[in-house]
Amino acid sequence: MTTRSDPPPFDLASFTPYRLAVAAEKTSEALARQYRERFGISIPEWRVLVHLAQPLDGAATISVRDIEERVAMEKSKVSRAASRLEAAGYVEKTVDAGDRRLVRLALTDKGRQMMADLLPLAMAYQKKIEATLAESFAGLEAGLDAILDAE
Amino acid sequence: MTTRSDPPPFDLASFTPYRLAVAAEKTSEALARQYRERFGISIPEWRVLVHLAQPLDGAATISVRDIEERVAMEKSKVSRAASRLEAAGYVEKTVDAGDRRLVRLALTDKGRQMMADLLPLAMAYQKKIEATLAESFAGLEAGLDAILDAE
DNA sequence: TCAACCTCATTGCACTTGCAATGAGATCAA
DNA sequence: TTGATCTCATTGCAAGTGCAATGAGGTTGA
Repeated sequence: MTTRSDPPPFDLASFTPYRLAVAAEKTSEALARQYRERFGISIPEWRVLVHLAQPLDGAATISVRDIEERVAMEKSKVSRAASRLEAAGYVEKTVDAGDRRLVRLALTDKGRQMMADLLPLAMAYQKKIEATLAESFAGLEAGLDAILDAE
Repeated sequence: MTTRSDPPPFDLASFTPYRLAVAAEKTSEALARQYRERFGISIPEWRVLVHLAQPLDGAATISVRDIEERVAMEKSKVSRAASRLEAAGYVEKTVDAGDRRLVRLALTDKGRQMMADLLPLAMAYQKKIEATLAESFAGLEAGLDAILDAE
């Protein structure tokens, strides 16, 4: 019999936030290592690059602010990633002529070339995940949709 | 017609590693904020505490090494989390008498009390996630199992 | 016995991060 | 116009991180 305040039983391995965190790390790690070793790119930098390679809206105008709201990343994280990419010659920053608070980001030729090399790796990796998960992939997608769309 | 090496089209928002990362962050954030504000505890510290509160193997012998292999966390991250917890009075470190390389970690009374307060919050949060996801929860679980068990 | 080789935990270092503060630029109402 | 108030991006700072190196302790085989 327990007289003291014993913590209730709890299994971290079946706690959804933990499971998601481990799954995220596991799936990111393999790919992240590849583009770190081959291109010297980190995950925050990769996220910025992907958005610059895909100007969804017609215009090539992509500001730090745009990226911040599309990617789940802090303003300062985006800013610093962009600076590192500029230093590495993958990205060019220019002040927006219309609104001089905005910094427009764009891939350089070097950056575009790198993404042309890099994205196929990512696409192949996605295919590999889908193949590995097989029938359970659809269920994962539905669950992730539910989490990401919540609120 | 494209003569230059244009990057292929790629949608980050449907890239599984990215989706997992955002979902993990989203589900962790709300709970993490609670125990940061109320108990001054970070996620690495929380993971260590959970393991100390649940000595699966009969003995209360839990070393840094044990935690490292059970939680997806670096050796040094565990070590520093344990040191912070010791400084905060939640955990006690003692050198193992049998193998003096090992550091045995154990909750103090204060630590046990805090976990008794904290774990019900986590359990309620898990229930809330399950309720929010409803039918899609089972699919998410199956997908996460497939990822976590792979290799 | 003892030298070579493991294992465990910590720490030094350079780097990244989150947060708040800053400063420059836009906007808007009086 | 101009002063108050936004918005955008950067930066200072303290704290956390990954990695490699360290040192203490254990193990093994000749």
